[in-house]
Amino acid sequence: MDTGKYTGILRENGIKVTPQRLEVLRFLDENRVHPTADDIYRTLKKDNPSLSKTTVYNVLDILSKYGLVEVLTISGTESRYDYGSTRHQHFLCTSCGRIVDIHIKGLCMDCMPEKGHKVEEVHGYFKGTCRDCLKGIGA
Amino acid sequence: MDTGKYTGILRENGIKVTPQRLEVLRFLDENRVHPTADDIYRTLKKDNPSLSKTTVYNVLDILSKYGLVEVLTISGTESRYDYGSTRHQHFLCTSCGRIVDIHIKGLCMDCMPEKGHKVEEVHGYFKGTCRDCLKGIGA
DNA sequence: GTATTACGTTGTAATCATTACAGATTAGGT
DNA sequence: ACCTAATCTGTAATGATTACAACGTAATAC
Repeated sequence: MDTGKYTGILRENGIKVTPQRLEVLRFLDENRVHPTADDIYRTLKKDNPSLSKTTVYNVLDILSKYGLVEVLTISGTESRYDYGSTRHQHFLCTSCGRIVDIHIKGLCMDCMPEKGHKVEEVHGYFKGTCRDCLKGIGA
Repeated sequence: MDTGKYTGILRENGIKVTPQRLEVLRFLDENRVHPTADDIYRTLKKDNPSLSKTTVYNVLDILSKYGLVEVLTISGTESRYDYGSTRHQHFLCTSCGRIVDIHIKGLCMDCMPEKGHKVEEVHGYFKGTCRDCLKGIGA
């Protein structure tokens, strides 16, 4: 497994490198399904039984502070985490619960008409029923 | 106090009229500050000490199901409620916690490029530091 | 090379918003 | 003025997240 990639990312941001941080970062990079903190915890705990959920929250917290992961609040009941911060939006299917990436133009840091506010994050959240659920394929 | 307005709104939507529903609806109409359920509860309890927080949640739930109020999940820690569903977006100041209305064009039900999904809600959430906090006026 | 110090991790115990539930009450039609 | 289903209330549970204190680790100073 190539942990070098993630070691470099952490170092470049001046974040101390630890196995837990590497694992969370790798997991998010390799599982682009907007997992919850608990999803991450349960999966990583398999290979590292001593992992604490508090650590997962701590790691997610620092990674998001440095912009390495994006926190999604689309579901309203729990936070979801997205690797990186490539500019894209999200669609939540209220039937199956999946979150789909949406690529929409015209929603950016500079598109806010009200002047004087300093914009640091932009989130476009769409909700409805996804293609698969409409066809009866989804959950 | 003109409860007639809100009675009409509820009746038009086939929602049974109760004092609690009228009060919540009126409060949201008259206080466009995106309050939390607890804000609503604490304020309305002053004039109606027997009000239950569960009722506030129930009322907000039915009002949002009928599109009479919009649920905002911008803060990530608690839901906030907005009267009506006039098409506008929201800016959360991470310094003072206020949510400011934003009027941006080009973010609508029909602007989603991915085809086949049925879009029922669109939320544009911006985060950063508001004008007042930048000037040192805010909290 | 060891002591010191700062930072990370862990596990448990709180917190806080929200939901579940059961019993009392009420709205709206008859 | 009933009757019945829907609503309201209060308390107890849930579930995500945070607080905190003890322990581990790694770098630095002596």
